[in-house]
This record gives sequence, C-alpha cells and structure tokens, in this order.
Amino acid sequence: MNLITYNFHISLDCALVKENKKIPPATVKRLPIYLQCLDQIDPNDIGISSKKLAELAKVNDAQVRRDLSHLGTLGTRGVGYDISTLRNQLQLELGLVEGWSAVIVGVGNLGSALAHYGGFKDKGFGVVGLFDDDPKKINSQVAGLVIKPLSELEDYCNKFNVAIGIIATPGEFAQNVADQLINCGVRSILNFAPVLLKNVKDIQIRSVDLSQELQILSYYLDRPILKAVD
Amino acid sequence: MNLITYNFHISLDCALVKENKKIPPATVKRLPIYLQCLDQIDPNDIGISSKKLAELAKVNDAQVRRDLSHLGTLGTRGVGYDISTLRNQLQLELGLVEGWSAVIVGVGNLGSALAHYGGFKDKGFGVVGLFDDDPKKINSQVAGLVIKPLSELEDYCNKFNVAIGIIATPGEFAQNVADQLINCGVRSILNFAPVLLKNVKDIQIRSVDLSQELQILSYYLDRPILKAVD
DNA sequence: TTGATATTGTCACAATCATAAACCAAATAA
DNA sequence: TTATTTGGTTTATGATTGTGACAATATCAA
Repeated sequence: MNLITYNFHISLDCALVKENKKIPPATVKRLPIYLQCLDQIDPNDIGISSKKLAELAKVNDAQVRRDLSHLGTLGTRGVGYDISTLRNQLQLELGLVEGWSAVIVGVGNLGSALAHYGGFKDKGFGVVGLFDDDPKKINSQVAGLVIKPLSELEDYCNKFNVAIGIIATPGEFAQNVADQLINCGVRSILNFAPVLLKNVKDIQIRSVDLSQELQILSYYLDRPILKAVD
Repeated sequence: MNLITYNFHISLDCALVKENKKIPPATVKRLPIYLQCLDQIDPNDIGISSKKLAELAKVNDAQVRRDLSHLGTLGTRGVGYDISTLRNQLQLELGLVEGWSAVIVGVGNLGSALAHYGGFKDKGFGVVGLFDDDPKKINSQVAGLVIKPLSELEDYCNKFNVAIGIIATPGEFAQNVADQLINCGVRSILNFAPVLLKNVKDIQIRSVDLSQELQILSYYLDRPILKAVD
C-alpha cells in the first residue's frame, strides 16, 4: 500500500486580511461558489488544485488562483490547496464564523419555505425570529419558531443582536418593513419582495426577484444562440 | 383647466429586433427592472423621462437611455418615453408575450411556495405541472395542480410544450432532474438547488442560491465601508 | 419667429473584469 | 541531481460596462 503525504505549509494571516485588502465584488460573488464546490468533493481528499476547483466551479483556473490569492497565500506551489485550510479561510473571509442572526418577516409560503430551509444553518446563519402581522398567523409555529407581530421586532433585534433581515412579504409592505428593520439596527437585508428598496447609507441590500429571473430566461429562450451570464 | 398633450412619435420595429441586435447581458438584467418600475408609477401618467425612470430603477439616467436604445428608438427627444409603448416593447423584447409554460420539480417547502407564487402568472408564465418522486406527495394537490411522478415528465413536456423547468429539489437530485428536463426538450432551467449544474450547449441555466446571497451579505457585514453590487 | 427649456440618442472615455502569457518559486518524483 | 507539477505574481490585452458630455429634437412662451 502506498501512503502519500503532502506537506501543506499552512500560514494564516487571519485578522489582517479584513483590514487591508478590498476584494473585487466579482470575486466576492465567487467565494461562496468555491465553498460550495469544496463540499462536493470526496471527503477523503485533503488537497485540491486550482485546475480541479476551476472545473467544479466552472470558471477559468487562472481566475481561481487570482481569486484565492486575495485571501492570502493559501496554496502550496507544486501541490495545490489544502482543503480544510481553504475552507476555513473562505468561511473566515465571508464572515461565516461570526454566527450572524437573522429574522424573517412575512411568513407566507415563501417565508415559511425560507424558515425551513436548511442551507442557512449549514452556512452559519441562525434564523432566530419570524414576524408577520396577520393575526391568524401570530403565535402559530413554523419550523419550530413562534410567529411574532412586528411590534415585537425591535425588542427581538436588540435581544438577539440581529444583523440580517429577510423580507418575504408582498411587495406593498416591503419598503415599510425594510425601514423598520433598519430602524431596529439591522444592517443587511435580503429582499424577496418584487420591489426595489430605497438605498440607505451603510445598509447592504440584496434583492432576489423570482419572476425577474424567469424573465431573463425568457429573453434567452427566444435567442438560443446567445448565452446568458451570471 | 390645462390640457397638456404630448406627441409621442411612436414607431415599432417589432419583428426585426430579435434578429439583429444582441443586447448586452448587463442590460438584459435591467430590462425586467424597468418593467417593474413602470408598474409602480401613477396609472394616469402617459409619459416618463429617463431621469424619472432612472430614479425609480436606481441607476444612472444615461444608463436608462442607452439600455432602452437597444430596443429601438422608443423615446421622443425633448419629451420622454410613452409608457405603454415602452411597456409593450419591454414585454416583447423579453418574450413575455409568448406564454411560456413551466414545470416545477421538487414540491417541498420551496417548490410549494413557488407553485403558489403569483408573480409568475402576472408576467406571462404558466406553471402547468408539479413533479416529485416522494410517494407521499404524488397525487396530492398544491396550488390547484396535482403532483405527478417524474416518470410522467416527458409526456407532460410534450403535451404542454414546456420551455422552462424550475428545480426545487434537494441538491443531490438536481443534476439528475436537470438531465431529465433537458432530455424532455426543456431549454431553460431555473435552479434553486444549491449545486452548480453542468453546462449544456444551447440550454440556458440560471441558479438562485439562497444561502449564497446571505454569504455575500455576510462578507459586507464585516466591512460596512464597502458597498456590494448587483 | 425666436429663444429658453427639457429630454433623447449617441459618442468617447474611464473603470472593471476575464483571460492568457510569461516567469519564477516551491514541492514532488524519478 | 533533473524533470515535472503547480501556485503566485506580474503584465498585457481585449471585452464589457458605466458615465459624462453634447448635438439633435421637441415643446413652450413671448
């Protein structure tokens, strides 16, 4: 039997990273993809090359190396990247070790689905509260959490130091809810309502509009030659 | 009372548009946003300026003009854009008048939420079938549709000429489902499973990964100075 | 008619981004 | 040792994108 040992020279430059470098947004968007790819490879593997990772992430291998170089010098020349180091650095860089707390506002079909969604917890996010103003829903349980009225939002956010608000209300309430969340100290918002929320300084807002995604697909359906991106 | 009349010189170059021009992907992504903005303005308004539309869509006004110029010369100098013409052209360009049919595969919490989501029908998409391989779900109804086993997928796709497949299964089944959909003639896939699907020639794939969105937010939570994009 | 104002369409330029190439460094394999 | 593999860094290049500037066009008021 052949026991192969690779020596990964591991050096972390943890704390410094966040201060110094500004990672290009296009790279930031790919970091979670790399993390996802790491979860898909053979758990017995301890190393991975940029070429292999590029294949999994469906990007250019030079891109992988450049992207990862933003996190410090993680790889070992002639060998590749140590998977657990790489995963740790990615998680560190993305802030997944901070244990951010999130609340979901709007517990309709989508909000309920989000509450059940296991992918959040896996990545270090904790959904600590569900809010809805429908009297029929208040005090009922979804995914092990009791639905609260919005009037209790502020207390909750203070108590749990909630950093992320997930909006899954109908469009007409979304801006109001966003205002309340920001008011309660929430600094990041993930919006599923089909409206554009007002930009607020220092508040990060990302929107996922399901029907917009379909509309983009629809455009390319008529033009099979063209290729969509991102 | 003051009756103000604006003369919009309307000229449509319908059919030709799709053949000739290739609209930049970044623009294609904004077209649904403009369409959304048009729904939010006073229904009595008949015209809108690029400046106003830019404000609503939260982009630069030069950007709006350039984006819209890809659809032909829709505006009138010194006046603005005729709203109904603009809406029509956007819908035409995005293929929303084609009445694409879609199926949802995987009727868990998320799939069920998508089946109930009204935003699809509003934009001209019809969800005509739900599929799942869980025997406990087969033949039960969700959102007025009977859940069918995947074995019936092909017949269904042929019968309804399904163009879009929406995948809402757990990650481990997603690639298999995608393969089946493509096999059944589906040309566009909207994937909610947290995996990267294989690229297939002439098949459009868009992925929405809920936890990835949160991860990107998380990165910027640690760095309040930086600003996310897109 | 003329001038003032508003607004589009388009060009030019700058910024960002992706990709390839070149070259070196470090580790392994033979 | 030497050859091979692979990452890190720099540079170059072309593509895409965003934005300021401005001429062209329409309306309005005098």
